[in-house]
Amino acid sequence: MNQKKISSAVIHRLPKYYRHLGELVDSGIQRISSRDLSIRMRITASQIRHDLNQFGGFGQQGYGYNVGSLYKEIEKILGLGEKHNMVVIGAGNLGKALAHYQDFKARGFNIEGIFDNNEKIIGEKVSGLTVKSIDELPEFVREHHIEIGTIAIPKTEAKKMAKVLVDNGVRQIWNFAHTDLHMGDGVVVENVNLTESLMRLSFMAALDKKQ
Amino acid sequence: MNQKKISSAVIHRLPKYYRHLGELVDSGIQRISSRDLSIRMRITASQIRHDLNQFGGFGQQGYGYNVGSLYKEIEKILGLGEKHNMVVIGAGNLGKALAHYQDFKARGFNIEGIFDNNEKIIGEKVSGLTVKSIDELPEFVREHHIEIGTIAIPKTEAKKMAKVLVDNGVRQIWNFAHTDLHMGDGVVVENVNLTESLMRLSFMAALDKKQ
DNA sequence: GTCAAATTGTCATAACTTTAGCAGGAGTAA
DNA sequence: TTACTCCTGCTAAAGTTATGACAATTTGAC
Repeated sequence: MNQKKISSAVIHRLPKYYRHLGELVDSGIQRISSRDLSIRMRITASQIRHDLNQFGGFGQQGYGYNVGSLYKEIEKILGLGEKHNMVVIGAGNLGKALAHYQDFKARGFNIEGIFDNNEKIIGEKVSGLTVKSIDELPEFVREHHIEIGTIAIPKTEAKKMAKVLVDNGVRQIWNFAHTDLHMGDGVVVENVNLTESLMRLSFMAALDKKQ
Repeated sequence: MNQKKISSAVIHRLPKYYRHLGELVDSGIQRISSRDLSIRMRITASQIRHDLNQFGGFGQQGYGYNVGSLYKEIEKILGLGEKHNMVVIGAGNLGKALAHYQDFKARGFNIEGIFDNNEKIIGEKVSGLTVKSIDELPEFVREHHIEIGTIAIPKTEAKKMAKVLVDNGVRQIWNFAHTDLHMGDGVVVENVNLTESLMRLSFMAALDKKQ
């Protein structure tokens, strides 16, 4: 347990490092200094070195960082080395949009099933998947080794469905419902609230106008 | 300019205060103390008092906060008092899902138009709107007093379209493309990157397993 | 092979954010 | 009216995160 605590600020930056390094890999660049990366990412070089050091000394004095191997290291750190099976709960517009998203698959996140409780939607095809009844969810989750449950339903049902997922072994909840889910220990939750995001934008604009 | 700088941590919590107060209003509760709200929101009472105080002394000693008036105050602070016109750039799955979202309208965010550059999609109906060609965007933005531009297209086109929006007077960009947009002064940007969100979830799960 | 330039990892410090504590005003009950 | 409790706004302390500085090491030019 020599794992330091990783701050949420660092957790937010990690995928950004990964994204920028991926772009560098794609453009054939093989080495980069914290300074050059800092210009690219618009954060300080000091912060980059500090952040990366929490996971290991990936750089070399006088040289910088090897883009390819740093990319691979961050991939490992983010848990992207293996495939992850997901389900989507809710086949409304958002659920369908998520199921269609090709980017997730490219990163190893496979959507294995999509579920809804609306009789009218059950049976529809969404991006190669057939919308299944919520009744089938518990068995499906266990049999398909689902790791991630995506909640794309109204908040009234969200807590209940999250519980069903967790009771059947899911340990990662990606929550789009307008309520903060707090599951027990050993379950991680990432809340995405689009309305709140839009309000933040509105607030920043209101603040900006004043100044 | 007696406006203090508002930290991004507070900006993140503001919509949550608004959401919880809305729920309290709906359930007919008329007063609440920072302590009771803290239990509900799972943050400290001290933080709530500290946060709210940056905008004004809304509470009353010995009484607490009046739910209805605090709700209204935060509504004003968030800039939700007036209607805001939006456009959505990109009528793919995500763009369509955003256009369908009823929640935004309920908060005063009206989607006035949706645009795409794909001939096959132009002319389709999405939630009462007809998908228009990107060519019509500049004029549309100016004529409909669009305040918010939503970017729901691949990153290759994102920067260009954001520029078109800003050149035509849009001052708020809600960006779903996988690139951080940095527009000039006077333009506020809220980046929403779903792939990064999913990676954070994956990372937290990987960390959780280790400990 | 030598030496200047480049660049990391780490430590100290500065900046920022959260939490705790409390004076004092307001509510409440008798 | 009084006495007691509640609860805010404020300030200070603690905790956290970001930045700056530099010794140590490697690179790369000549």
